[in-house]
Amino acid sequence: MSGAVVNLKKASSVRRDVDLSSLDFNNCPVRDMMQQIGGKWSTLMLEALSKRPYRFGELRRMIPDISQRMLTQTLRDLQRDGYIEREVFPTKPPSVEYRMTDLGHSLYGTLALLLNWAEENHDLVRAARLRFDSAGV
Amino acid sequence: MSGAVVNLKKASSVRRDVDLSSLDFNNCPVRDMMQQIGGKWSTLMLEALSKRPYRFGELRRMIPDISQRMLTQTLRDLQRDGYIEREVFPTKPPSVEYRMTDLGHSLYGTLALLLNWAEENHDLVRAARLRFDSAGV
DNA sequence: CAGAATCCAAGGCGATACTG
DNA sequence: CAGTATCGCCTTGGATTCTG
Repeated sequence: MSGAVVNLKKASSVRRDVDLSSLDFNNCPVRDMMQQIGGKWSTLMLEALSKRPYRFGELRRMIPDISQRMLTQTLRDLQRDGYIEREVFPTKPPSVEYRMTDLGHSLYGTLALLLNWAEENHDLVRAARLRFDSAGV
Repeated sequence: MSGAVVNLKKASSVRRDVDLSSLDFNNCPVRDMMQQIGGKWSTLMLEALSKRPYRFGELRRMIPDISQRMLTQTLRDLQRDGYIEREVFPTKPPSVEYRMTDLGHSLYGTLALLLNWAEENHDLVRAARLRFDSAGV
């Protein structure tokens, strides 16, 4: 995927179909990230943690609809990719704090632009859907 | 999701937990878009069609790994949201061309920034994963 | 050529119960 | 408090076959 732009440009100039099969789709950086970010709760977590660190329970209360299973898993995945980090305080009972890393803030800086776009253009998208669905009758 | 920023800011200033449950997560503009864009083939389609229009068969040949079922479905979904439009030429046999709309170009302008981020930071993410996975032993 | 229909496998996600 | 373990549903996506 990462080289698709270049390949497509070349192809259109020589007016011939492109072979994107040379790209390793399974190791595609773009899909690699998008599939993670596209998860049901990922952006919400990133949005929250971009403001300040939160503890597990705080996040849980902030987002009542999330199951604790998905909260744990989403946090793990984001931590694995280096977007957030986990700090355990050996209190009794223990408390755990999640905070966004520099890499996470870097990502969110760009991601936020897309989120803003979604909010600003939501009406246009909804309108397009209504048109499409009613025309489909 | 759309009001999370504001709510979180308020909450941190008054130092109290936020109730995000008032937000309609099922009608969240951000998730609405991200779930679509996060699909396995969506960004690839948008990237291709951001260059120039393509016909169904051209896209099919450009991306050999995609099943025709998913090609159809991805194009339908993108069309439904108003990002691309479909034009049928009544030739024999018929041919169908897909082209990006203004809304689609608008989206892709912002989305491309995120895709670039993914490519530029892929190594950092991969490194983070290796660290996480090896530490997990 | 550009699909529609059907069937099937894998994974995402939720609900519940249990633990250090 | 902050998880883990299990189960099961539902959605996503792939393979195959059929059509205008």
